[in-house]
Amino acid sequence: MRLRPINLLLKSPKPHHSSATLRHLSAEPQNPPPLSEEPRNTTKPIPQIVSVLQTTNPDDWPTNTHLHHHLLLLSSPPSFLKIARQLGSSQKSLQFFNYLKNNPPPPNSSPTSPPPPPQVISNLSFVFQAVFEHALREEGPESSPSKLLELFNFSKEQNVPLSVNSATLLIKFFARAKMFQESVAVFSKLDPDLRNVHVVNLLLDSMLKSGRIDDALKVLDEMLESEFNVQPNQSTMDTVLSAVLTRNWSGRNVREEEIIGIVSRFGEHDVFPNSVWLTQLISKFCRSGKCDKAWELLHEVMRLRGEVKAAPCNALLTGLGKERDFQRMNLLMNEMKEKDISPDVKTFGILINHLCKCRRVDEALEMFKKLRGGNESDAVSVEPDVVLCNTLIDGLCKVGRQEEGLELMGKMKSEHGCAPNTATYNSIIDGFCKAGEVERAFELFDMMNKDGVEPNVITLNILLDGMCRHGRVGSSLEFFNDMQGKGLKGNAITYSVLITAFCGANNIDKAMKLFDQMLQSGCSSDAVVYYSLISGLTQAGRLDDASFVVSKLKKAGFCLDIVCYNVLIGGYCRRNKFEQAYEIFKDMEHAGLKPDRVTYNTFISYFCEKGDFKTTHRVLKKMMEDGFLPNVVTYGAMIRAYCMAGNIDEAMKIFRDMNSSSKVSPNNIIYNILIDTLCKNDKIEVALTLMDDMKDKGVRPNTTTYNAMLKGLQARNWLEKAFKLMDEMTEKACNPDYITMEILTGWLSAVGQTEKLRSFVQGYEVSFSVS
DNA sequence: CTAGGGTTAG
Repeated sequence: MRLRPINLLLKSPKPHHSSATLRHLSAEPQNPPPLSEEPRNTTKPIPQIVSVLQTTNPDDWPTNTHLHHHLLLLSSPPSFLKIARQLGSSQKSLQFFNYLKNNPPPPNSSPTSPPPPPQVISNLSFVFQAVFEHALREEGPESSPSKLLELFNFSKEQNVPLSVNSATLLIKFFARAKMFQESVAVFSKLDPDLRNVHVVNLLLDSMLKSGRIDDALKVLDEMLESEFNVQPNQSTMDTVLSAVLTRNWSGRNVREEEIIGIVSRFGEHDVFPNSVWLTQLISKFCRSGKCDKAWELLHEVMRLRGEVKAAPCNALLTGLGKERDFQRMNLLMNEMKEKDISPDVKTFGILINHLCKCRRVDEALEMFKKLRGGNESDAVSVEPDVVLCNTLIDGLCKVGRQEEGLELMGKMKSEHGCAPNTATYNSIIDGFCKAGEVERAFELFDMMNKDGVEPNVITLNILLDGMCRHGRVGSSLEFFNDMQGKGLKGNAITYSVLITAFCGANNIDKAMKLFDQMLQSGCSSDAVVYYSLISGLTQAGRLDDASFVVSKLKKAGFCLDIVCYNVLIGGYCRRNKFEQAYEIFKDMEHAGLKPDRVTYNTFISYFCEKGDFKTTHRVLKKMMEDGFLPNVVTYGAMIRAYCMAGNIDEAMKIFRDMNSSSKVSPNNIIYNILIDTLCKNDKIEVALTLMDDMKDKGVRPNTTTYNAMLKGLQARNWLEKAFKLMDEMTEKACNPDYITMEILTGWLSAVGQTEKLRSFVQGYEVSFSVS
């Protein structure tokens, strides 16, 4: 439910007093001056009055001339506040309030005339403020807010305007009690001329916390209008930004454009988000894929000359790095230089990380060297830290330069003053694992244990993955058990590695057992573990089991992603179960996922395989309507289908089409199927032309290409051409397989060319022994 | 800063 829009700052309902009265009231100080500044001649009566009020019966006050006399000596509302405060309780101060209300002391200078003169109303406001203060203290911030609410209502009935401090106190109190409507009501009751930035900030906070973003933005809007006299301050900005950033209430999202607008308008009041807020905003924008907006925000702050430090720039650089926007990264770095924003170690970390992720490791190394000065003019003095070193080491390992990574790790302590940590070792261990050097990886594992660097679950997962990918699936489980014995628990990734490995090793039952073990161990699972098992089961053709796991996945609250749907659709298609494939497809659309190019290609391949060209073209049309142009896979499936159907002309037509109209370059799979079919249809010359065309286009013929071609040449007994191709194979290090050998042994021995065959095989002896 | 699944033509 939304309250009516309120023009809170400019106009407010003034139900109890004529506006003239209130205007008059505004002469009262917004904050009462400290009590020590009380005019000297009034200090004397205060203790007297307090003493009388404390020791006599309130019923007797109206007739107490002594009291009356002293009250006449008071000159300012704050004196009344001071007295009421000293009365010590809300009850007593409320009695004082009633007394004053019913027995207003005559004003010091002006002639008496009803209605009550402003001075009197002001006195009452201040006395009531003390009532609120006492009540708040008596009630405590934790207990039920009913008493303050009653008092607030009473003050309204009594037509006592709120002092600014009363309003502050009440708004804060109600907001803390989550009574946001009451907070707003208090604000509405406060005379607009009394409203200061502090009160408005409290109101904003209340509105934002109750999810009334639009009302809050409206208030903010009015505040940012220059004609209004309450100017926003740093605290206003903090209030708004903290609400925008920690969106944990029911309010709507605030769009990036709105935030930029707000920041920009604050900037015109010379108020800027501090470095932390700005950094968080930029990170948030970048994370939601709005790097453009992050860029705009930072530059808006720069344009308005707000102070920008390295941290927000770093956040933007990170985002730009993820988008691979190298150009703007450079641009920002130059701007930082221009604006004298000195980059820190994180800035360089981001840049080096980005270079590494783009596999431009040498440039990363270059930048790393410049860090510690040297003699170069563009050197910077930033000390690399562990993270920076790790980034670089990981970059080296990822491109297979783990030996250099190891070297750098050795220098870390001596040259850079930072000791390798678990992440350092993990990167290098992973480097060796990926290179198949699992032994070396374990040597490093021993080394880290000796160095007192604790392995973690990532170390475990890296080693398990390394073992599994290099023929040690069985012992990987032993290692896992070992580590569990040492207190290292596996996580979802551990199980996903193992499940994939066991599925790949055709040990589906073990994979299923591991999955159950994971669920029982209470380790937090994620969708990927399910995907791994589903994919493994589908690959093994166990689609019933796969769909059972799908149901478990859904029960666990996860969703299938498009890839997983494609896996299942492909699985059913491959097993000729179109009905079920289509079921899955409908389920996918029901879940709100759109088919992608792979989904379409899967169906196209299915109908191609059936030789159903009519349906194939229907799906193709639908695919293009959905905005997906056919790609090399689409063409491949169709070319193959026409080849299989014996329609080589149509296959060649599609092949020419993809070159000319679609600009999709064929790959060796497409060339191979065409060459093979042409040869089988006795069109050796065309096949040879196609093979030349292939080489011209830079597509490498592989063993399958040569096999197809050699078979065709064999049919024509074109020995010379065959010898040429054999030499080419050797030259290009294209290994013959058993099919090559079958063709050649049959053909060449029959025509007495065993010598040529012998020398051909000799050229591969080395590589044969390796494989 | 470090770890996992994955689709469609052969």
